[in-house]
Amino acid sequence: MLTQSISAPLTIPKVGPAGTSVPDQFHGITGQAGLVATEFSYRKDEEIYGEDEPSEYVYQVISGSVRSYKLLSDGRRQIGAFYLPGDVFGLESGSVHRLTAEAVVDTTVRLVKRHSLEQAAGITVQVARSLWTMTAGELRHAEDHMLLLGRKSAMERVANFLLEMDRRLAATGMMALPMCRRDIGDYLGLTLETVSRALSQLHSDGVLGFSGARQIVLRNRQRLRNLDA
Amino acid sequence: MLTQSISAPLTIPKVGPAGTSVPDQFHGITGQAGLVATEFSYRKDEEIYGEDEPSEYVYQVISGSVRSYKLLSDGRRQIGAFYLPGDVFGLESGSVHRLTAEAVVDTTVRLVKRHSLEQAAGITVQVARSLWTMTAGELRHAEDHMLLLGRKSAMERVANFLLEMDRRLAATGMMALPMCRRDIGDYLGLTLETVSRALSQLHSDGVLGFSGARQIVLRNRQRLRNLDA
DNA sequence: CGACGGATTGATCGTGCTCAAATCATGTGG
DNA sequence: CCACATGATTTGAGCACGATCAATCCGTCG
Repeated sequence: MLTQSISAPLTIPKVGPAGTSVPDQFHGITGQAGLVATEFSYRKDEEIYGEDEPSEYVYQVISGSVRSYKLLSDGRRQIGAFYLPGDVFGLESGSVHRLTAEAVVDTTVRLVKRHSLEQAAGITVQVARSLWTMTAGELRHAEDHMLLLGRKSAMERVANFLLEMDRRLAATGMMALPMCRRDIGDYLGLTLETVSRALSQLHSDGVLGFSGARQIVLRNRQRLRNLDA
Repeated sequence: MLTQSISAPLTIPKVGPAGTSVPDQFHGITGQAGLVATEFSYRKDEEIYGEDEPSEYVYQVISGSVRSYKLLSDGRRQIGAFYLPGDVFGLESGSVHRLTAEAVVDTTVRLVKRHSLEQAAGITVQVARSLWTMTAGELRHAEDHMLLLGRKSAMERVANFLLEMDRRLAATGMMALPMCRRDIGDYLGLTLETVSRALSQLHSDGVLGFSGARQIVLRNRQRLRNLDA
């Protein structure tokens, strides 16, 4: 559902994809070249784009959150990243999307035509640099995540996840996770039961507190850091 | 050991990092702007650059091969990629290397100053585009590898590895792997014993033949593809 | 030929998965 | 406002895959 069509100057939270502190990436682009940005909303679980679909737009999360994943033919799923408010996603150097993106909860995004970005990159060096820097930020996250998936234990993965989310969406001590246990498991390469057991143990160890399964308070970040290899 | 210092036009194999078929990336850069390329050689297991070191050069493998990895404090290692002749590595958008690179065997590389590339990118749009495209190619490989590490079985991982190496270094049916079983394990998130057992099973199933542990002939690529989810 | 590092193979162990049931949270309609 | 339905989460029991520990085996290079 289309809601607006503006090119207003953007002032958006400042955390990059995966917590990369690239100071407001979208602004570095759209603000730059007076590009037309549009807002669009997706309902929970709605697909934003599919794997191998032509990449037509670049997106920024305004509210809600997005999961980006690959599927095997038998349904096994690997989530590559979660995108939270302020994060840019869907940027491709090639012509198609290499993962599927879905709204985790009801989500509003800002989007610009990919073609207009590339055009701007042909003119302004800063835009070209921004595109590269954003892709490099995603690569950094992927490299860290390969280490997690290939070599870390279940508890180390969950501790790492909590610290990542704490860094990226901690409002006032309280963390409101938008995603379910299955999403977390598919992000960490674990089953939802293993995620749940790890969280339960951290709870009984006093490392974190719950108020509802997705409202989490970290009570001992240092212990969590020690648990994350 | 420094061996030459030239800026000769490069004509090098055409497979990108991780098999991305970006038609000779280094040439698209050095050939472009008349940059000075230097050759350098490393002995087996010699470090080329370390994690968190300032990124001063961009490299292309001429002969040999390179592993790029992250370490945990207790020695667990995750290899993110192997670089084979023709592949470009060590390109960073930020100021430091995020993984360590080592020669797997005696290896010769061509290198150019990172700074001179960035300078060229400020002038030529094609160079800027090349830098982005190369980083995006690495990202694609990392995304595929996250799926492998997070969700595939040991046999699926090994089958995938064999097909990747077949694609990237198959001369005439015979594949000469430069790396040991431990390196393969650290790339696939497995132990060296599990890799060895999977290869032995593929051998007794007639999917592949050995002539020495690292000389492998694929006898049934289709079966291998079926084994790779 | 001998020595050494790499690879294979075997036996056992343990982490995380699977299958299953109980509990909790959330929203809906009476 | 409460009863219920539904989906998410937790918890339990048993199992399996891949890890670990250990003993050969093999190939390569002196």
